Amino acid sequence: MLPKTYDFESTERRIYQMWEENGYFKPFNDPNEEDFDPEIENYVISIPPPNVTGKLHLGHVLFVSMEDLMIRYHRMKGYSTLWVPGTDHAGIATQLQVEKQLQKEGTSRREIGRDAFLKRMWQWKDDHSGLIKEQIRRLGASCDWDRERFTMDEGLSNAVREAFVHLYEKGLIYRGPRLINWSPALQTAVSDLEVEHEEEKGKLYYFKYRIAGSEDDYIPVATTRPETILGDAAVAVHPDDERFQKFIGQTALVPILNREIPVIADEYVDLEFGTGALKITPGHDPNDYEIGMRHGLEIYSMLDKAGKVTAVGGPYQGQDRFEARENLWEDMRQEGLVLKEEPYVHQVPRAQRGGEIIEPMVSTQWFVEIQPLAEKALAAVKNGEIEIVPERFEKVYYNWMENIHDWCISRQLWWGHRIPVWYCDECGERTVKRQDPTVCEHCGSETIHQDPDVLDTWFSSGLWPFSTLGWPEETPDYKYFYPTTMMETGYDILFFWVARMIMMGLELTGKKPFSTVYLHGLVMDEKGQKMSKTKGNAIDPIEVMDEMGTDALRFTMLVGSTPGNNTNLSLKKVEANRNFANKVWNAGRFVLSAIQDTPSSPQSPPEWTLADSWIWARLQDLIREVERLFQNHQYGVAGRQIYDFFWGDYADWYLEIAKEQLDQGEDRAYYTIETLVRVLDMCLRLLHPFTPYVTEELWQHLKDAVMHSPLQERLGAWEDALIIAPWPETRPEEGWEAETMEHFNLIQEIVRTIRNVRAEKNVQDGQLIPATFASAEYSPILENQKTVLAALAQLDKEKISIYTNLAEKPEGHVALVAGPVEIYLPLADLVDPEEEYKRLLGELKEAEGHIDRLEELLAGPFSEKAPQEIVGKERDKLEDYREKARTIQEQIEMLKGSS
RNA sequence: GGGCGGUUAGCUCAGCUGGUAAGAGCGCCUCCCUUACAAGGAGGAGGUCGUUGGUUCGAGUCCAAUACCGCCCACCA
Repeated sequence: MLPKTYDFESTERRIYQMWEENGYFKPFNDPNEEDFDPEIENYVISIPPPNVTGKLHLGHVLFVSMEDLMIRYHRMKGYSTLWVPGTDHAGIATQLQVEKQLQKEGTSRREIGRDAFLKRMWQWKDDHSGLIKEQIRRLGASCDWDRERFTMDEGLSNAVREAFVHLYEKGLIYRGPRLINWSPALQTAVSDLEVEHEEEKGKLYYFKYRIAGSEDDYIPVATTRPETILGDAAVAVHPDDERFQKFIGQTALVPILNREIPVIADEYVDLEFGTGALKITPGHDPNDYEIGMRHGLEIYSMLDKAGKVTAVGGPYQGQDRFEARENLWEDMRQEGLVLKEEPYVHQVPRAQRGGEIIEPMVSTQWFVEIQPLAEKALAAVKNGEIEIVPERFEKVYYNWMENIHDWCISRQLWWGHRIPVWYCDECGERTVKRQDPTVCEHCGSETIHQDPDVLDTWFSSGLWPFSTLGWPEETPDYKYFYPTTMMETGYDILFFWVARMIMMGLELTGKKPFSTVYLHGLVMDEKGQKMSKTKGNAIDPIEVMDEMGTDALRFTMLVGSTPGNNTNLSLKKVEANRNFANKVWNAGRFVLSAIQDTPSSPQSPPEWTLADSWIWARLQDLIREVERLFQNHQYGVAGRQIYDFFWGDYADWYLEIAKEQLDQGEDRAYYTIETLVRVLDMCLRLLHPFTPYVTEELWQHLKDAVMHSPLQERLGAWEDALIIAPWPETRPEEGWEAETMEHFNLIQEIVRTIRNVRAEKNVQDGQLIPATFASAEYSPILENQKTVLAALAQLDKEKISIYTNLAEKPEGHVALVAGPVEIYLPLADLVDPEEEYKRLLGELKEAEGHIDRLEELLAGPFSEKAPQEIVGKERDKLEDYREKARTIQEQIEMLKGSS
């Protein structure tokens, strides 16, 4: 006998191992095998590679669960599915970990040197990379581990090399001095995307820009970063500004330094803002850089890579940027150049990693000329070749692509793909090769040295969907599985990653890298706040799984998420879903025990009861719904519907009725068990992509039981495992279904009505009571469902009377109406007639309210304009209420008469 | 400055293609440890679906304004 509570601890590891050992995670149609059939449709996802030394967080849980759901669904649908797992070297993030370690040891990467440092990096990677993979397995991820990749393994490094050289040869990669984002702490350039703009409180500093050759003339200027005055190359005013027009063309003097700079006119200057005049620092501000370019201004680099003032800053040389700000401002105050300071809120650029203030500065770096790539990438989405779900992100994507800037790809780090460019010490020319060169290809000199920088991590991630399949080699995997099908990832990396994959894929492979982009939201805490360790609201998924099982966590994430929207996770929800897993388990236990007692093969053909037909019809309806929702990527809604069906229909109603049917003769029992099994089987299949463990475990037991019972004859042979069992097929609704639903709904309504009054009147639970029913139309059904009614409403089966017409209402009874059916329960001794009268009056009032409303509705334009189907429905409803009201009237009359 | 999302029961959220007096989980109240499940069962209370207009026979669902919360993008010193 199975344990009373689902024991996920003893199940999960065993089941995962079983799946993996049997090769179920591998595509069944493998291009590397003999029996490969290129015609079979495939379904491919490349995993968004987590940081190789990372630790599982809820973001991982969400995407792994989601992708596993997609993969399992398609595997069951018969696609040759491949989910490629892997990890990312995550340049800066990982390097910082090791640097931190070195710091603890009292040394640094520069001290130990590049080779030794890289050794340490690989060591670190080897020590830590197992964890995240193990945790992903624990989530039940059915990815093909034999095809696992790492962004810095040999194959992928080749792909990076090929990509770089290809783009370089095409002239789309160039090197040169540009204004870039520099992180003084990280000591590297970062791309625009890696800079976050935070609104912060600062000051707006007003001061005088003195005009050369004059005692009193000055232009008032405001700045948020006074230290950059040291790098000023001009003062700009608007050409139409009457206040300053006379100064245009004159010379201004940089405070303290007294360097002479021109006063220029530029349309960019906003007359209204600040003082209406602008200091121009081309070396340290993106706008000023542009203006400087337009006017051919000198670029003064007044900060070095450590963020200290250079020789340009004269007396301030060597001072830290913030120190220099204070000192310079103080000196200017002494000189009488200061006008005022105002508190000011402005955007401060900070490094995504580390949070340090980024300095824009001019530096020689490698760039990708992005325009030509972006055009193709834009078109691919616009023409529908690539679909983004939810659709609204397409607009976001367009906006970004249309305003894109060249991509700075060189990083002054050591952990990453080294830029494949060699400089000749003799002739100074560059050699760019797919294979490491030994000599300069221009002069043949052997004294060449490789560029010390590495590539942005996202450069290699951008190749992920094809590099993992073997590109640039034309491997069987690449030929069959590329382009991939689905790119499932968070909307937060739409630009970082998705956009780059599309650009790189189209350029390098000539094909789109995937057909659909599905973007999920971020995982927040239950209040919608970002989770963080410092806030103390972070939930550790491992702990949750330890406590409540993987299925519970998965189901919570999947069902709680709507495409593109954030998911707020609370432990309460996980708990509720753990209960659901347990519900499934226990329903399964019930069915299993029923199977044990299956009578031998039936003598007669099946005679399905109303409940049998109803649950089957509901199931078919559910399957259609789920299919439709899956096609629309509405996975969460689908999960909820399965949940509702399983708990609300199958467990709460059908199972209870089945208990009765099991006692109604051998054939009836047999067919009941068959229905129990068939529906459970279908539910387990539908649920499997959401909660793989409990469903597989239960299904194995179910299969085992069925195969050893007389049911086998009618249920046939099943697959070896649920993971590869076929997905339930939809079939069109059949004629009998609507009526079955209607009849069963009536039974449900009667049962609820009786239960309600029992609870209200405090009838002892378990006490069977007599009942009288009357209905012209439905009496045959009531007769037929006597047992069901008796069991569910706790009626005395021997004392149920059913009439088509009751001329005399029974006296001393509680009178009820459920739909068109009158119900009389002999509870008079429990009932105060006065109270009863009030209750009936209340019900009458309600019914009359409906009648009024519906009459009004049907009298209006509704009946002409609305579809006949809808109108008919409302008409029927009106009839029902009228009949109900009539019945209640009679009941009231009777009550009056008897008292 | 542009764009996007949210605003539905005490709390956290569903509500997909507009269909007729709004759903779930948790919490709350009453009863029940009945032989699948107390991580359960039965019943119940609780919402003018942010506000204002509009389209429509019909709107939580579509449109327009507006308020608040949040996010993204952007070169206003």
